[in-house]
Amino acid sequence: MKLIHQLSKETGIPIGTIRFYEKSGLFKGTTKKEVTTNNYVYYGEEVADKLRFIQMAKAVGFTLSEIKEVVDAWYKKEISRKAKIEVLDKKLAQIEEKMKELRTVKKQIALCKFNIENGLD
Amino acid sequence: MKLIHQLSKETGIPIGTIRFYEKSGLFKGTTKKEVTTNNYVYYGEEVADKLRFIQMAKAVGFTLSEIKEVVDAWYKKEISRKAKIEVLDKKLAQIEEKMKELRTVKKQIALCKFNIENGLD
DNA sequence: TTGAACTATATAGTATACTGCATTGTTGTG
DNA sequence: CACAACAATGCAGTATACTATATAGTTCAA
Repeated sequence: MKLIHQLSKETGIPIGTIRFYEKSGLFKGTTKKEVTTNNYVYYGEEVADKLRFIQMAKAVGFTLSEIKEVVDAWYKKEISRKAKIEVLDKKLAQIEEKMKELRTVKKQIALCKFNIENGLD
Repeated sequence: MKLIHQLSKETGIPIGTIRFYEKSGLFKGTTKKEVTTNNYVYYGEEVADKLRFIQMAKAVGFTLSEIKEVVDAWYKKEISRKAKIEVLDKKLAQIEEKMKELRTVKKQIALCKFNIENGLD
């Protein structure tokens, strides 16, 4: 269990951003009830994992609210198994779509490069 | 050559967004100098192509300024061949990175789904 | 020739995702 | 025990990417 500064160093995500994500409901740290002198929040390794997941999902164009849907399906007890599977299947389909788009964009750029290299532009 | 309303219908991109993209320098329509009664702007098929490219690039997490770099390498005469290739190679590397991230995110979600289906959550 | 459907320009407002700052309190090292 | 380095809270500010509104002019079919 680590404090926010340590978590930030480990993941490369600024402290402000981590707090913003936490306030957005993407994860929750824990306070140690035996400590009464402060209200410092501790984060486990699963939070670091979640942050890395968030970073990657963002990099491929998912919004925070889309990411939150997945994270909720990941661990929220209030959501039914059926609803969770539904969300995850939807995300998997979106990922396939993104892979297709990524291949198309790649082809387009490769063609553009080919044209420039061969003076066809 | 079509007007903005037609272009919007064909691509599914709102007129306001098309104007915003044009102002951002992502493409340029043409005015017919023989027409003096108005200053309507016409768009060729290559603009529709560019819009479709923009949509896909956005969907996989590229920002408008990143997309603009590619679009400029695509057709700007002021940019040297060498600089263009450099930009395109950088983008191709970014695309590989995104593909890797997409596969990781997919694996993570598939594992999450497996756990839920098998009651391991 | 009137009215619906377009066109352009300009400006303001919104949503998302941060980012910075000020304040106040806590902890640990020399 | 001072003081740097950390922690929490709250709120203001910024960047990006739209989105809406207002105004004014143009086109075209009935």
